[in-house]
Amino acid sequence: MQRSQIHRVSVADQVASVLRQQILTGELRPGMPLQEAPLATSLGVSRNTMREATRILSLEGLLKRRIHRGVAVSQLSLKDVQEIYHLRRILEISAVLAAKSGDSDILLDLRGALDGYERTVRERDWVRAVEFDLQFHALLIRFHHNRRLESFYQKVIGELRMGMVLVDRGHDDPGRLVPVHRKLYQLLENGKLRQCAALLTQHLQDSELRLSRIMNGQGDGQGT
Amino acid sequence: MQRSQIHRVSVADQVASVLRQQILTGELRPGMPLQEAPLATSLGVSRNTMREATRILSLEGLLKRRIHRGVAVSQLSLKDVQEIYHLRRILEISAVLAAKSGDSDILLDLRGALDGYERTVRERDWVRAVEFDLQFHALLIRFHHNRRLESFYQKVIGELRMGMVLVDRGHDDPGRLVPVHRKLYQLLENGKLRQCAALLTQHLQDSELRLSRIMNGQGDGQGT
DNA sequence: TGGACAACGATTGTTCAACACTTGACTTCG
DNA sequence: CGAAGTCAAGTGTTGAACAATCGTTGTCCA
Repeated sequence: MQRSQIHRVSVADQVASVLRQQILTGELRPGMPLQEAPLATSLGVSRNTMREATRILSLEGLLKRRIHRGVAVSQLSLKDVQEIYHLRRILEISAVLAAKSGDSDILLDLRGALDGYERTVRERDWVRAVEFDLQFHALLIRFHHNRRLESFYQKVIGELRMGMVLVDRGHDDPGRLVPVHRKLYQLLENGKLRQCAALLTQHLQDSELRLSRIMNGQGDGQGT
Repeated sequence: MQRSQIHRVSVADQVASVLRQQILTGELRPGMPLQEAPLATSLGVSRNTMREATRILSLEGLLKRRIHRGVAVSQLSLKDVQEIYHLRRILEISAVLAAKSGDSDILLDLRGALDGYERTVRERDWVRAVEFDLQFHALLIRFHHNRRLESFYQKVIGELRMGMVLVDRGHDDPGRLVPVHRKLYQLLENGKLRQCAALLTQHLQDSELRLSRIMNGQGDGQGT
């Protein structure tokens, strides 16, 4: 068993992981305030440990800490969405353009994510489908071969996913984007990087527009 | 007085700032292990608060935490330097290319950093000169108009500066780079973005090569 | 009636002391 | 000489306490 690995991380890290999961899945809604004492006891840890956990998550951007006013789940504003998509365009497009013929391993993983995407869409498993969608894009970043950039991208995507939680409650069909991703993959496979980058640009533009529209519709985007 | 501002940040944050400064100035050398209890008492805070501070810095990448073995000041490897300069090339070059005519305020700040750079070099104040040098590059990132990207860049530069601490002990002349920066500024001012990007590319390449050579010379680069 | 202001409860920020557990070094014994 | 056992030092975690602050409630006065 992997207990040695599990037990190797501190309790504070485990607590942070639990909360991170709950935030990213929308179980803890954006804007929701978290009280230290109740949360700590409910998870069976001390208040100090819980404070370390919230410290981690606030540095990751998932929680917002206001001194003497506690922490609350971060809330994405429209400006945040613009900023994040701007980042995605910079990072993903340059990643695609940096793809080399020696990156066949990444291509293989992309293929895997694409297959998973198509399969979960067929099975109407929207939650996991979104997961595969985001994984596909995260894999693109690997063309940069830069660990710091990958973890930064993951952090940014985490924030975005938190914002998308409000959205994907059957708001629109995630499967709609399968053909785009397949085309992106094929262009990459054939080394048509500039075409791929162009398609990716448009895809990201569309996604941003869609998300912005939805956020404009339900609940004003005032946060962060 | 700004006491209201100073007092508005938690003690843990203040402790983190103090340690961050000491790390960035080389007062705490890379690889140096830090013990919680002595450090806490020496700064007049409790162990818990010190733990929160080290948690902050370890998430920033300045400290390395190994479970049950405490924290130590991070150490840059040659691979880290490559990764960081790769990042700088991606981020700074695209920033320069994204400069608009409406960014005259940034241009003004760049001018200020450049002036400070030249002045401190004339005064042989190497420490502050390096500071202005890095500030100049950080200002370039502002052309992206993206706060997340700016803070990420700051974090990366922080890591780099930690590695440069070992170097700048009179190892070579920081003033050597003044003309390059001046040229970069002039090209930006005149809207010759592609030329500026080209010069910047070469400048970063040179810097990386120089730092790599020095790190190869003194002390093997095994870290992170 | 309405608004300034003081008292209060609740919650966070910080400290302190204790204990469990891990690690690395030292000792002991085969 | 090497392996197992022992031990001190240090980290991880807990629980309780106190100080500082915020939001609210209630009071008083114009």
